[in-house]
Amino acid sequence: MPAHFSNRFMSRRFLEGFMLGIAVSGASCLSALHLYDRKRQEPEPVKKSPLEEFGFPQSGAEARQYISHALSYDQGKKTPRWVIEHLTTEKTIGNADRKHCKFKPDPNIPHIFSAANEDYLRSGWSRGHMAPAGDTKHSTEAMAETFYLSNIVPQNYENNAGFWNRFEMYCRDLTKRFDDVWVVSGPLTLPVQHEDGSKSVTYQVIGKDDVAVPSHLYKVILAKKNQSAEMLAEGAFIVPNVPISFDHQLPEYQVQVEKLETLSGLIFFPQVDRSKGVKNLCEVDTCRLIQLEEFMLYIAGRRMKGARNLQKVEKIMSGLNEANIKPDTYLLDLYEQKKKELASHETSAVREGRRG
DNA sequence: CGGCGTGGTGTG
DNA sequence: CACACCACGCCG
Repeated sequence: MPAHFSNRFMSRRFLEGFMLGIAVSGASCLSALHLYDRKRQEPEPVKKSPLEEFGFPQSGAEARQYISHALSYDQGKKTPRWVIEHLTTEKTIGNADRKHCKFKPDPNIPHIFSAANEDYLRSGWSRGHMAPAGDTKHSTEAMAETFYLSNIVPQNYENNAGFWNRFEMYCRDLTKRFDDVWVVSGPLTLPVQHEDGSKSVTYQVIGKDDVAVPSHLYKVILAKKNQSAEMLAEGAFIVPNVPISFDHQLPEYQVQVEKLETLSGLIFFPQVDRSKGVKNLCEVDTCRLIQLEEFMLYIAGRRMKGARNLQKVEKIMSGLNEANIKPDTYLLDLYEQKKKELASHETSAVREGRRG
């Protein structure tokens, strides 16, 4: 009898398998052996080569899922590499308030790979959302998640409050004309060409965690109409991370999706069949960002809603006047409404003997 | 909408 | 003591 046979035959595991086979099924010795064989297959020890004894490095490129967005995090740059969100009109409506939110490290990111608020503060760069907070008005939890630093990149202040802000407004506006809108956003660190023709990638890093400052930001928009014949429209945009004034418009920054894919190393919307007539977003829609005057009126409207005394209300109106901007009917409506509201508060405060 | 800051108050 | 929180202020 060969040694290996006797070892297997007399092993404790075999006897257990044998007895179990008899007891449970009352089956023959043959089926008991079969049962034993099936059990033996899985724990068969896999011998690891010295090369893989402690495993191979992991890319960290897996996607993380949140309530209203998903992202892939770049552990080296301490920023997201892409963030995707699905937009509808309903999601942009609600009472979630960014004033109750705080930027903080994403609890799901290992500490050593995470950025910190201190990295950004007084760095000269603002904390720019990729998935915008304004896209999650429907849920305070979803909005809180957009304030995780895993969704944030160092962004030029004026760019963030200006061009990028207008861009995000346009994305939200798209939901009025399309049934579904998907937006992928992220940072880029693009090469620059030197005078001698050579190219290199250099980027600033900020804070003790060396958070990478992107040279550009991108967005890829996919918009779908469901009416009768389904219609898909797509647009890709690369925006330099510098101040961009109001006389610049979105089409200036449009690029072929393939171009952005080459630069970013990503494939966007891989399930979309582009040979099946996907439209150019800027040909089937406006790609028009709001102008300075509209922007100022919008800001005035937001401030008007939040005003807590008549002095603030008047200051908003005089500010517009100084800028030579005539209030539209919407703002005038808000103005009258606010004056009434504050007047009644004032009288009730006096009546109750309070003062303010 | 997008950011930046302050001071006062409550908690372990 | 540090901190979280909030109410409030500023800007584009």
